[in-house]
Amino acid sequence: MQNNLNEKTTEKKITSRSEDYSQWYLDVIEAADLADSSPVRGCMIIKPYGYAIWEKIHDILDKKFKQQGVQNAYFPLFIPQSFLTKEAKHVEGFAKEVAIVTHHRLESDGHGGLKPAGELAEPLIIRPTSETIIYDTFSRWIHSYRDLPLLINQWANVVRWEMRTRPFLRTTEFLWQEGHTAHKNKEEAEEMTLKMIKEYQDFSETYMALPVIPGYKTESEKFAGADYTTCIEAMMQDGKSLQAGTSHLLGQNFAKAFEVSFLNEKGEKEYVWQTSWGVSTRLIGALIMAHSDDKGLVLPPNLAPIPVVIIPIGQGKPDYEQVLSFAKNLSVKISKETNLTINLDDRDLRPGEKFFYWEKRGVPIRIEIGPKDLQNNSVVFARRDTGEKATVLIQDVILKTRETLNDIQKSLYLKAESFRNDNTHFIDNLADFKKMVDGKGGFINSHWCGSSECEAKIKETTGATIRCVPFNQKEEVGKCILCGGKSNGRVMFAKSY
RNA sequence: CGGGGCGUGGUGUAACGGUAGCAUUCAUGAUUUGGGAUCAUGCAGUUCGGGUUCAAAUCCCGGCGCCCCGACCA
Repeated sequence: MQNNLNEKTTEKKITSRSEDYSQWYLDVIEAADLADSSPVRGCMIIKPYGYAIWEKIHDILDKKFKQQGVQNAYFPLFIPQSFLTKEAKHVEGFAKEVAIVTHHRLESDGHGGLKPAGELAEPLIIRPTSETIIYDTFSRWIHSYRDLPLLINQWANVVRWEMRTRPFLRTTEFLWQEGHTAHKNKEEAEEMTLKMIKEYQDFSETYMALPVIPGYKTESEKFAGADYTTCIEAMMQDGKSLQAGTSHLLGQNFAKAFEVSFLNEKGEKEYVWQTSWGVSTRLIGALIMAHSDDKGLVLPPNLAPIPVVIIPIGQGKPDYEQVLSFAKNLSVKISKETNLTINLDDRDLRPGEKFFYWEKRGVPIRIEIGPKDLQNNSVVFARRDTGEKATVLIQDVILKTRETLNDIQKSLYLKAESFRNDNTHFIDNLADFKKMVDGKGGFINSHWCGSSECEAKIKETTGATIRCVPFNQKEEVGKCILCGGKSNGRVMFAKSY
C-alpha cells in the first residue's frame, strides 16, 4: 500500500476518542496549548492558557470560601519529618509517596559534578498535604472556645511521588486549595464537612457544567487520618469515574496528635473537631475529559478565559479597514455591556487557520465579521459545542451573546448528564457486573455487604472500586454482589482515574 | 516497584555496516485571505559512555531518558 503523497497532512491531527482515549486526552492538551512536559518526570508545566482556566476556578471558589467566612493563609512547603509520624494512619497513607529533603547545599564532587552536602539534622518532607503543619500551628492559635471556629484555606502546591502520572489528572507536583477548619464540637464540624462538599458540587455543576454524585468514601478509600471522607464523583466520556473534590471529617484524630485543644465555657479542656477539604488542578483534567471532542477542547462559558473571539475577515482586501474598525468597535461594545473578555483576532493569518486555532482552544463563541456582513448589517455566530453557525443582526449581538453563552453552558451540562444517565446501571449479579466493567464501563450501582474484604475482592477480580456510597442512597434490601450477605442499599462502583 | 516497547533537526520519520535524506515547524520575501493556502530561499539532527570494525545511526555491553500495561493515588 502506498500513501497518497498529495494528501495534506499539515497539522498534527487529534486522535479520535473512539480510537485511543488516552492519546486523545494528551492530544487535546497539546492542541489547546494547556500544558507542556517538564524535564522532571511526572511534573507538568502549565502554560498561560491552561493557567488562565485555573485562575478562573481559583477566583470563583475563593469567593465562595470567603462567603463562608473562610480566611486565606499560607503555610510552609517544608514539614519536619517527625510531624508526619504523629498521626499513625496519616503516615501510613503518605509515607510511600513523599519527597524528602536531606541536605541544604551542594559541593564539588571533584569530577566536575556536584554532590549534596550539609546534611540536615532532621529531614524535611515536602508537603503532600498540610494537615500536620497547619494543626501544629493551630495548637498555638487556639486556646479558648472564643477562638473557634477557625476557618483557614490555603492555595498552594503539593508533591506526591506517584508511580504513574498523567497531565492534570495526576502529576508529581500539583496546585490545589486545602481548607482546614477547627470547631468546638462534632456537630459543627460535620456541618462544615457537608457544607463544603455541597459547595464543590455546586461549583462543579454550575460552573464546570459537570454533574456529580456526592457521597461517602468507604473505609478503605477514605483519607488517611479521617473519621470519614465525602467526595463528588463525575463520569468521564470513557465511562470512568473521576473524583473531583473531597471533604473530610477529621474528628479529633489530629487534634489529639497535635494537642489542638481549647478551654470551653466551663473552663474544661477539650480537643477541637476538625475538617479538611480540597480540589486541585485535576479539575482541568475533568473539564477536558467531560466536554471536549475530537476537534479539541470545549470549555463551558463560565470557565472560559476567553468566552468570545471575534475574527475579522478579508485581510488584504480594499474594505478590510472598514471591517476591522467595525470589529474593534463591536468588541469594545460587547465587553463593556457584558463584562466579558473578548478577543479580537486581527493577526495576519488566513481565516481558516484562526477558526481552527480557537476551536482547538475551546472558545465557546466565535463571531465572524467580513465585508458581506457589513453590507447586510449582521455578523456570523459560530458555537463551539454544536458547530452551528447563525447570522445575527448587529442590534441583537449583545442579547444573542448572552443567550448563546447561557445556552452552551446549559446544554453542556445536559449532555454530560444524559451521558451519565445512559451509562448508569443497576446490576445484581457478578457476571453481568464484570461484563459491564470490561465493556462500556460507567457507574454501576450494586449491593454490597459493607465488608472491606468483599470490596477488595471485587476490585481485584473486576477492576472496579466503590467510588462512593451516595448521599441519596435509597433504602433497598438486597444481597451483596460478591458474598450474598445482607445489604440495605446500593453503592456506586466504577473504574476510576 | 514488576512486565513490555522505544531513543535520528523543535516535531514526525528514512537510510544493507559505506555521501545522514524527506516532511513539517520556524525565519525572510512574493502571491493569497468566509474552514488548516502556494512558491522560493534559509536555520536546524544520530541520547550518553564503552567495545567490535578500514568504516557504526546501524552490531555488542552498560548508563540515562521516554512511552505503554499492572500495583498505588486528588
